[in-house]
Amino acid sequence: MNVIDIALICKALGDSNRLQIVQMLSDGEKCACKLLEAFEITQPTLSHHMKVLCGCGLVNARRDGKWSHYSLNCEAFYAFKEFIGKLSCCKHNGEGC
Amino acid sequence: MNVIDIALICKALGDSNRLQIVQMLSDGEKCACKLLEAFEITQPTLSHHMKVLCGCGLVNARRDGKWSHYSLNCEAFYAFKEFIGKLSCCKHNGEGC
DNA sequence: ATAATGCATAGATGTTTATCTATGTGAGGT
DNA sequence: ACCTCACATAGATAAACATCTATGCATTAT
Repeated sequence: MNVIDIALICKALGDSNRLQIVQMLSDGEKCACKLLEAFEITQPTLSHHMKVLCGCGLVNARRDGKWSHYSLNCEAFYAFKEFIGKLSCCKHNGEGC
Repeated sequence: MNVIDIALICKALGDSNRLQIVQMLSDGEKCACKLLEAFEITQPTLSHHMKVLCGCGLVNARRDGKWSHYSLNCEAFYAFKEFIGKLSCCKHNGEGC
């Protein structure tokens, strides 16, 4: 997972709707219809956002009959967390900041 | 720091140039001229990127004579890290994923 | 078979963004 | 005073983006 992949994930999270979707998925798999209820957007707009989230690898889609279920992709999610976690703002001054 | 603020930070990090700038700043304060050397972009473009990074609060600017020095803003940076850290992908299945 | 439901795709539109060239500004050096 | 250097700002442009309406396409229910 290189810098460009991580940047793609960040870009996907750079929309407050999508960030909140990820927050909801952090609580477990959700149906598209359930997600739609939580936002003041149309169904095609949600569909677009989910495509962006899946496109960067952060979210998995699972089709079950008429329903689409979305969940976080653990592998991508932890790679992202690890990248962010490795960054620091304190290396240059020893004090606790 | 609410969801919209975090989304702004994510959006700022959603460009691979800016993400790499933050990576460099993670190693300590850097002069604009030093950053410019590391990328194949013009000086105004770098200036724009720094404005975006400062605009979301993630980066501090310090003017010293002719030179501009940039560093990570610890407070914003840790708020961001904490937000991301609180997200999980495993709450729904007990197994280690 | 037909209708309804859940979602994706297509196409349109206005806004934002990344990048450039050209120019302004302020600080230091001669 | 004048020039140079480091950087910011202005303006232009092409690409990307968020959102909508309209429509298509499965799957389920009647």
